[in-house]
Amino acid sequence: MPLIENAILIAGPTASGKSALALDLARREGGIVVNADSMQVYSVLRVLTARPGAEELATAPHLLYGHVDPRDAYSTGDWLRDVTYLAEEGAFEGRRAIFVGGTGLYFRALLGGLSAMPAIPADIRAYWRARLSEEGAEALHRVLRERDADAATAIGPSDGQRVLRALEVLEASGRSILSWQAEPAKPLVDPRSARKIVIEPERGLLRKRIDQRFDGMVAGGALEEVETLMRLAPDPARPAMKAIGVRELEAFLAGRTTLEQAIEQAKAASRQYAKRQTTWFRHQLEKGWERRESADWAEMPPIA
RNA sequence: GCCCAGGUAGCUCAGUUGGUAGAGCAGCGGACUGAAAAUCCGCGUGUCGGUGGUUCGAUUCCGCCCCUGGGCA
Repeated sequence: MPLIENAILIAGPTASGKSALALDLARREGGIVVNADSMQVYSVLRVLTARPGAEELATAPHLLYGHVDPRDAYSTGDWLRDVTYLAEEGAFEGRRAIFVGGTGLYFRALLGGLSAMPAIPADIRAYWRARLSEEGAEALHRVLRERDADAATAIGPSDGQRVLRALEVLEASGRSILSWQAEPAKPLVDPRSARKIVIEPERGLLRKRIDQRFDGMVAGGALEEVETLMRLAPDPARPAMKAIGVRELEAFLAGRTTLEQAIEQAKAASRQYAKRQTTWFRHQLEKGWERRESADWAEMPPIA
């Protein structure tokens, strides 16, 4: 497996200005921008996920943006596989890879790898998902306690998603998820040669930016985008349907709320998301990340 | 001007037969190895409009004042 050298990693909460910084760096460095955001991968959600538009795409090469059908479920593992494939194909040869996004787990996967758990067969996945929605997290946690007591201890009884994952992995592989997670994994990006930057704007400023940006999204076609997504009629449990703004604007389109309320709720959801991201970056990122309040390139020390 | 109703957390409201108050939402802190914009855990942040009075004690009872709705002039 190739190891990507001299990469630039830019993490930051939603609306922190990280995409503009990545674009600026790509232009100056002759770099290639790689998406590290779990929602910007979906094809229809261009406006609502603030995915780079035609102008940005014409300025510098961008990879892994909008390449997934919203009817499909895409995962961290899929993403890491896509990046690995690009590296194997030589996509980064002679060009600096610039990873930008708000998904902390993607950066962790990039720098530390993911344990090699097997793919879960579709029938096993569907079986446990159905049980989770019918019986609830606590019931499944009791099942997990019988089959994998250690995993049950490590996972909260109401954390449906992790209980589900533990059961799936156990059934598909015959081994505890804990034993898989304990296996060492190989990084895809060389942590020593990488420049790692987290943008952490002051909370009040971020709030202002989130508000302005969401208003811009609505003015820029977000409602039409949600209509398109609904027309594709994917299952509401699909990841793409969980993008901030989809549920809220759909409630307005269906006549359940006013546009004003829908917008306010979407902004609040964005704030809450930004807070979760900030917490993640604060505690989960390994040492060696530069923390900056602004994504303004002019204030940035030069790239080595 | 008069008559009602109401002023309690950032917002919408509940409540205290007098012992300084609690829900939802918002907010804040935290967890995080394959759906992570996900999933989950924890935390009330308050001159109870103001001011006098009654009382051991007033956010609660009484007076006056201020503010916001609605009604009648």
